[in-house]
Amino acid sequence: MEHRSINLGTAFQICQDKSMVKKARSPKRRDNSLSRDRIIEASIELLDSYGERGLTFRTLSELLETGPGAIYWHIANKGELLTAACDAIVARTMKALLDGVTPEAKIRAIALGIFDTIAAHPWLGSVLIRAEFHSPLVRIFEPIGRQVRALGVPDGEQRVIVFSLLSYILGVGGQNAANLQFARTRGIDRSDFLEAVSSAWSQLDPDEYPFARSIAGQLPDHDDRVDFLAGIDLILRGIRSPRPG
Amino acid sequence: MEHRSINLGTAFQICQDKSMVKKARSPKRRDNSLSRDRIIEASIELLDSYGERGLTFRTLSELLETGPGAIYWHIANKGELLTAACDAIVARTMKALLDGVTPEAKIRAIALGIFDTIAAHPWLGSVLIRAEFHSPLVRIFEPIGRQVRALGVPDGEQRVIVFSLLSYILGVGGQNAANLQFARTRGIDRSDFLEAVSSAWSQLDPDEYPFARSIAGQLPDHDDRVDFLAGIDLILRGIRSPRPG
DNA sequence: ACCTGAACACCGTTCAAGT
DNA sequence: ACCTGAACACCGTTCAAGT
Repeated sequence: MEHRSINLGTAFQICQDKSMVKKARSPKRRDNSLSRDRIIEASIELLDSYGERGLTFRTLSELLETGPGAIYWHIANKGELLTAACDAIVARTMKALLDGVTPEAKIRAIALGIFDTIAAHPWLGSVLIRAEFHSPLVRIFEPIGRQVRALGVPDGEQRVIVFSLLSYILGVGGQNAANLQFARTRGIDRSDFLEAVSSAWSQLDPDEYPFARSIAGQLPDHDDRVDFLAGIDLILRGIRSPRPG
Repeated sequence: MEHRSINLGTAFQICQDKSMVKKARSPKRRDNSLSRDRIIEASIELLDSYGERGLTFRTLSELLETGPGAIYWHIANKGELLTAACDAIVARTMKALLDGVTPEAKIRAIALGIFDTIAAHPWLGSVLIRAEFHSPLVRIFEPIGRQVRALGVPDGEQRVIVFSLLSYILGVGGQNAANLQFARTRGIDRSDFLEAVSSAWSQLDPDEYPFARSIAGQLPDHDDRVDFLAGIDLILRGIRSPRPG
């Protein structure tokens, strides 16, 4: 019983950080004293430079000129650190979004904003998909939801459509992030990577994998962004088209 | 130059394991001597019982009654071990698929097969999305591709559509896996988890998150599988509907 | 209140040495 | 060829002790 309520208490904190609930900020901000914000900025620096494996409490405390234990005064654990770093970046992305005219164009702009952000910060792709329903996901969910509503989708169908769009975006983003990190770890670039996949797929068993083989040749020259947007348009067409029954 | 070719060589091995290229198996299979297959089965056992964190080379070698070093004779590293475990499960899932009549029904069956597999083995969700273009992904990609072709989609549009379906499936699966593992780690069940998210969302700032708030109440009672299939149907409607221009 | 840094309990991986 | 197990170079996290 007590166990249960403690756990629920923890889950309850989802999205309860200051930036989502709108509270006055404490005004103290001394020189270079440690703070949650400084820790998050330094974490992003490490993640961008060296990937998810590059963020450790030791390198982080070194960069911040302190001890590993000091960080735990401001942040509960590594998971919270990753989510907070992710949230900071997503918040910036959503603020800087290009605005479209129609709801469709706005949905495309939101999707492309996330896509490009993940391309720029590959570590974010895997963190985002593991974020359960924490704040970074809500920051994406909300504006998509508003546009789906603006599209005139009936109330009862909005939830499913918004989650579908979000899932697609996170799925593409997660895979892209994995590919980018794979390539970076091996020290190869995008075209070398795609060339290798293409060549591997074209050598698959012709009886068992005819489709994959037939598509292999298209891999090296395709445009990730164009394909991603084509998928968004596919879903948008599905939204517009009448439901059976 | 040498560096480059070595790296490409590694990437080149994507999908090159025996089961994909169809080679004769070596017939030796002594008592309980260590083998790649035995290692993979034991890994799945640990992953299912204790999650991704439960698979370590120490616990694994203990279960196999050997030393940690012995495993490295059969498997290169932990990443390969995870991919191989994932691949074994996906292969079984694809073999046991319920067959549909129409291409649409077959696509739904494939998608639902993956969805249920991830629900049964949450660790698989995150591994699958990080699998780049390795064999487990091709096992899913291929049958979807055949059905998209059977749907009469023109050659030039098949790739994008198949990747869209795959991305959606992986996106839902990855999020579901994260939610399930989150709940399991806290020792709470699905309904406690959703209740907590719902309550957190309903307390978001009304000016900034009106849509998320409006949806909060629907979370505890929704059916994951139904929603997932509704998303698949959304994409299927998009495929059927005519492209503009 | 906030920071220090040694210490704890782990990891994945390597490798000389065995059979 | 295949296995052993100690050793290496790390991890995240804790906590007594400081200021």
